[in-house]
Amino acid sequence: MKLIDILDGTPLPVGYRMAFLTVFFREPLLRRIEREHGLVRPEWTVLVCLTYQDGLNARDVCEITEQPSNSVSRGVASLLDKGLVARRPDPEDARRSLLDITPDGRAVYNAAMALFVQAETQMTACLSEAERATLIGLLDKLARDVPRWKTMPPYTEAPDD
Amino acid sequence: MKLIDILDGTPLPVGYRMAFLTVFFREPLLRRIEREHGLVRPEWTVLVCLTYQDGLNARDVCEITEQPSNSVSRGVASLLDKGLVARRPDPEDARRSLLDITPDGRAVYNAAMALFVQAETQMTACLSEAERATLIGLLDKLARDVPRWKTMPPYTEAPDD
DNA sequence: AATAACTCGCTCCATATGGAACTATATTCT
DNA sequence: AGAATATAGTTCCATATGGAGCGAGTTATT
Repeated sequence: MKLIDILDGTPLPVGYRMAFLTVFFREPLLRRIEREHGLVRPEWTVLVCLTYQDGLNARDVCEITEQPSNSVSRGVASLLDKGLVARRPDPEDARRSLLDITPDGRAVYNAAMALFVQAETQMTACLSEAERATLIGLLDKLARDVPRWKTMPPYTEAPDD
Repeated sequence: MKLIDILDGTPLPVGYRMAFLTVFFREPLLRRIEREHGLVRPEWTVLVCLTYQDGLNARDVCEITEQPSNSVSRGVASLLDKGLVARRPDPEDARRSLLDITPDGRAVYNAAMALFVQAETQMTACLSEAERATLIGLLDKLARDVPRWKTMPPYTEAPDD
């Protein structure tokens, strides 16, 4: 018996299936990227943000990813150490540092991201083009609605027991 | 700027959205369940399996969930400690122990699962009934196909650098 | 039946992660 | 201006997690 069998009768038809897929999609690749590129998760997180937009500071990365500041700090520190990002002072605020991805950083990002893209192609190979588009549309609808439910029960209610 | 903005231009339209949703759906609830019921993740994993089928042994739980045996061992140990599961020897093999969920265990499982169900209702509230059904169908198709790609590139390829 | 090979489940250890406190800088208030 | 408050980013510490290896028990081989 496998997890997939439990999915059949689950009271969480959407949540369980998404969690199941996410775990099997992401974890093995993050481990491989760590093995082959020496990038651990917090580093990957920072690289993703800086690839999207250069010149962010650590706080920005925290807010974008909702990661604790110590994780981001560690990620930035090791990326600096490896020369995958560069740091410069923020002229407007001496507490902050602006981060830029370096060419080496981009190269590593591209190599790692290529694995994810290949994996996504594999994962969605069982869908038709139309089905894939439908899926993306529905997931996007759900994702954009996250801010609504993030501050509603059961995420906020905390009975005092 | 938030993570959701990055989703727009991502080269992983399915994977990123699913990971994003999974993280915001699951993590806060697992933390709340830990706070309110004292159940940590490995314990929850074991309870889910035993609720699905009683009388499993620790190895079964490992195989179902693809968790390492030490995590399951820890989960079982603390559940036993709390009286949420019971252990009896397997008459056919003295190395194994059969695990059963206790009434207390069921009660805790039900209370925690109710939170997840409530959360899933919230999460899918932005979809019509038809959309929800379509989404479940597509996710199910993907989930059942996991065994195919789990042993294909990029999950198996390991260039020797 | 004796030995080898295997399996169950546990403990040990190294690493990953989040919370809290801390330092340095900025901002606000009087 | 000076004091109080807030923020950026780091370090410290406690806990969570996975890998490796171990001891007890089982199966296979001769």
